[in-house]
Amino acid sequence: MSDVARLAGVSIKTVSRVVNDEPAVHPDTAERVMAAIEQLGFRRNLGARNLRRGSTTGTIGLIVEDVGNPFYSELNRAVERIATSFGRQVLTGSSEENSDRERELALEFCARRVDGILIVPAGMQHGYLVPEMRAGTPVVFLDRPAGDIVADTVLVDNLGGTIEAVTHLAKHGHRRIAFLADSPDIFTAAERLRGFREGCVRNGIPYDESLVAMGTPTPESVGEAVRGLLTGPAAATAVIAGNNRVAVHLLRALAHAEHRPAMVSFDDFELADLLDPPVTVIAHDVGALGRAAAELLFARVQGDPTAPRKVVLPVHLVARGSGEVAPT
Amino acid sequence: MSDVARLAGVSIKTVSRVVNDEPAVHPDTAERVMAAIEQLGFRRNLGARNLRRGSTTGTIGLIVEDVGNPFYSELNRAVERIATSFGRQVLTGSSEENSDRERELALEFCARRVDGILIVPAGMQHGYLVPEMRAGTPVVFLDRPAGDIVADTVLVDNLGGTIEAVTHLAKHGHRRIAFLADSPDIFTAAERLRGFREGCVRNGIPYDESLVAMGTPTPESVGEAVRGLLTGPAAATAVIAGNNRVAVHLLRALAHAEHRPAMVSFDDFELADLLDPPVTVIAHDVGALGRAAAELLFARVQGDPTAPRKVVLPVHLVARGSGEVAPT
DNA sequence: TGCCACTATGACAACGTTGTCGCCCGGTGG
DNA sequence: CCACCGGGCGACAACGTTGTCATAGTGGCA
Repeated sequence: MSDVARLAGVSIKTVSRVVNDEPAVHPDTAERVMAAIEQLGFRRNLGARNLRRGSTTGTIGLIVEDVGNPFYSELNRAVERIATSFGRQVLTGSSEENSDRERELALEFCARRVDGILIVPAGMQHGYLVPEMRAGTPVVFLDRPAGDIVADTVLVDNLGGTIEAVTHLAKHGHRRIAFLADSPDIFTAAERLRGFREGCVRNGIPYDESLVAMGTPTPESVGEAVRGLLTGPAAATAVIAGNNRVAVHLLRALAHAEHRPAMVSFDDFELADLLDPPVTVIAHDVGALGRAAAELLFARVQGDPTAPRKVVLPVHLVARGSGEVAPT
Repeated sequence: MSDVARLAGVSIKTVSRVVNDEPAVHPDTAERVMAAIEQLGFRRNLGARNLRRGSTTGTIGLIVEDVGNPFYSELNRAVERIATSFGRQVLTGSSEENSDRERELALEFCARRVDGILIVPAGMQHGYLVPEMRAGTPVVFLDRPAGDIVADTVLVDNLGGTIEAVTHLAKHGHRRIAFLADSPDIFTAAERLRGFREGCVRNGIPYDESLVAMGTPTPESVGEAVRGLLTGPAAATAVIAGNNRVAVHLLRALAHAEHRPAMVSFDDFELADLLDPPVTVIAHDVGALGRAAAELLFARVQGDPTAPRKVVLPVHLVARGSGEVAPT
C-alpha cells in the first residue's frame, strides 16, 4: 500500500480511502491511485483490515463428517449459498467421525476468528466450545445435537421417520423387520434405533434384538449382516437401512441375492428411483437443513440474543416400490 | 493477550513466548501464564500472527463448479486430505459455472492471502490472475486448463477416454452413436466431443452432427435430446453421456423407454453398477486428480521453481453391461 | 477584509501479534 | 574482586490497514 502511495504521490491514507470508496477524494487523485494500484497489482490485505477494524472476518467454519459424502456435500452447498448471500466465505473441514479432529478443527477456526461455526458433531463433549461461545463466536449444531452444552441445534425427525418406516412395512404385512444402521454412538443412528423399537411397539411387533445390526458401515460389515439376518428359517422379510451409506452397501450386498426383502432407506439418495425395484426412502430436505442452520447462525452473528433454539425438520416417506412388497 | 499478561503478572511478550513454546521461560512463569490463559479462555489471533510474521496463512482456496456435485465433493475431499497433511485449511467456493463468480472468488481468496489456489475454471480468461501469481500466490488448474495464461494444470485424458468409448461401442456393432454432453464452452465437453469425432473416424463411422446434442444438462434438455436422437427410423443405437450429470438425466429419461440403447458414461458414479443394466463407464480417479493437483500446489508453495507442469491422468473403461449390447 | 464552512489530504495511533535488542541478575573463572 | 556469560524477562517496533484528528487551501458571505 505504501508502494502505491509513493507511486501515486499521495499518502497511504489516501490510498486507503480510494480502495474503500470513501468520499472526499478528488477524482484526479483517485484516478492516479487507481492507476498505481493497477500497475503494481496491489490487493488489500483482508487480514490486516479485519485486525484493524476489529470487525468480522467474513468467514464461517463448517465441520462435517466427510465433505466427500453426498449427504454432507449437499449440506455444504446449501450453507455456502446462504453464506454467499451474507457476503461470507466458508472454511470446511471433515471430522472423519473423530471427536479429537472435530475439536481441533473447531478451535483452529476460532483462532482464525471465523464469524461463526456450523458443526455436525462427531463427539459428545463440547465443553471446549464454551469459552469460544462466551467470547462471542456463535455455534450451531446440525444433524446431531451438542453433547453436554446448551446450543442452537437443527435436527431432522429421526424418531418419527423411522416409526413411519416400520409402520409402512407393517402395513404391507411384514412382521420380521431387520434394522441396519451405523454405530449407536452416533446420535442419528441411536435415535433411529429408538424409532425402530417404538415403531415395532406401535405396530404390535415384538422387538427382536437379533434383527438389529449396528456399526460403522463397510461393504464387509453390511454383507455379513445381510447373511446373518436375511437368510435361514427365521430370516427377516424386510429391512430398514439406517442411512444412505448403509443403504448403498445393503443394495450391493443384495444385488445377487435370490430373493430380496422389502426395503426402506432412511435418507434419500441419487438414483434410488432408478434401481430395480426403486427404493422407498424416508426423505428429508438436506438443503433445508443446511439453510435453516446457516440462517440461524447468521441471525446469531448479527446479534440475535434470544435463547438457544432447537429446530426439528420433518421427514416424509417416499414410496417407490422396494417397501411395498409383501413378505415372501 | 495483554489481559493474560496482566493477570499472570508478566509482559505480553512472555505470554507470546509461552503460547509459542519458546524456550527461556521459567517453568513457574509458564505455569502462571497457562493458568491465566485457561481462566480467560484466551486463544491467539491467527490473523494478527500471520500479519506480523509475514508468513503463510495456512489456508488454500479451492474453486469448483459446485461443491454439492458428487464429482467435485470427492475432489474436495482429496484436496482436503492433502491440505491437512500440510497443516493447511481449505476455503471452498462454487463458481456455478460463472466466470465472474470464479474471478470474484479467486480474488477474494487472494485478498485473504491464501497460500495457493486450486481452481476448476469456469471461464476462459485468467489474465486477472497474473498479478497475483507474480505476487507469489501459486495457482493450479484442475480438470480444465487455464484460458489464456501458462500455469500448472492437471487434467484427465478426455480425448483418449471418449475415443475408447466409441471404439468399445463400435466393437459391439454400433454404427449410429449419439453423443450427449454439456455445453461445448466447457473444456471437458469440447474435448470429449473431439474424442467422439476422432473415435468415429478411427472406427470408420461417418461423423453425424445430427446425433450430437450439447448444452447445460437439465432433465428437460436431456429428455428432449433423447426423444430426438433415439427414436424414429434413423435413431441411434447407442449413446455416450458426456459426464455424470448427463448420465443421470439420461438414465431417468430412458427409464421407461421401450427399448434402450447401449450406453457408456464418461465419469463413473455411485450405484452405476447396481442399475439394470449396470452402466459401462469411462472411469477416472477423481481422488488422484485432487491429490495430484494439491501436491503440485504445495510443491509450488514450498518454492518449487520449475516450469509450469501439465499432467494428464489416464482413464479406463469399466465394462458393466450397458455398453456391451448389440444394436437392435 | 475577515471569518466560516467545506474539501482534500496527511500524520499518527491502534488492532494483536512476534522479532530484535537490551537489561538485570546470579553464577563462574581468572 | 572483577569481567564475563547466559537465563529470564520486558520495551519497543513492525506487520498492513483504518479511524481520528489536524491542517492547508478555496470559495462564499457579511
